[in-house]
Amino acid sequence: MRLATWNVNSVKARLPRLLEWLGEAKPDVLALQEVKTTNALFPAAEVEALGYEVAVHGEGRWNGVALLSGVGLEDVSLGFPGQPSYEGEPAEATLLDEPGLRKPEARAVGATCGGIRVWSLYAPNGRTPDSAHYQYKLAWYAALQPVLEAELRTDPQLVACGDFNVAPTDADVWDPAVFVGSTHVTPPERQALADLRALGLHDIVPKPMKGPHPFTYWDYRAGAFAKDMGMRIDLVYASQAVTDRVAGAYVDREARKGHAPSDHAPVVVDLD
DNA sequence: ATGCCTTATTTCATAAGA
Repeated sequence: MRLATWNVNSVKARLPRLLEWLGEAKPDVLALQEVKTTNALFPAAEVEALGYEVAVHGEGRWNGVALLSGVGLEDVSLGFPGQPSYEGEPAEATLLDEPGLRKPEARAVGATCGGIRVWSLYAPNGRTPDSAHYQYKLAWYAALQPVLEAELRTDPQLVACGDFNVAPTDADVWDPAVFVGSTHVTPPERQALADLRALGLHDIVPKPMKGPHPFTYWDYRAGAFAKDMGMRIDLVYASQAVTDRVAGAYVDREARKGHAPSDHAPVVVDLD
């Protein structure tokens, strides 16, 4: 069984690349992040034509996650209980549930696929450590933790994967000195990941296809990909039972090359 | 060995990404 996660940075802009990649890599389950479209406008028919069932939790302009599965798709959860809403500056009316209360953002979708409980996650960016967005990021992780803790009791086969927007260690950024004072590397963010691992989830570190670093993200700007100025922020956290089945894992950096790529590369995990 | 930002929408400007 092949499982993969990929932040596609707009599923509509990436549709030719996505369909091409599905045909080549042939994952059984693919978790997508930043689909950046609504459920209604998600290109479900194109994906279904390749033999996948689709669960989408989208919103209009930003965020949005999805699961594609060729091995069944059951008990779909759009979001999770207790997920926080961003509580920063006032939002425009379209983002509000009611005056002053923002809608929860579409950052999580879960489903049971081929006997594995799978979550496609897109953690908030956090922007800067002194911002309300950063507090929101930590609150989001704090709310996610008990949900996964509860599911692990009933679903020993569990994978939480996606764009975690945290580099677990200094080795997971191209130059730690550049990130001093920035999000993605702060102790509270790394503690949030450690709290997930304390539940019994294991970081399935993929092999890089080239070079020493299994980075999964490279900025579009300044030739960052060509210089391998990347970060490992797309993670696969697997329960012990799934970890015991891992036969291999790699970052498909080929998907970051060429015409109109996402700024993230897929992480692929093969299970016995 | 790779291409010097890209995406969506409230579009010819702005917000967001990390």
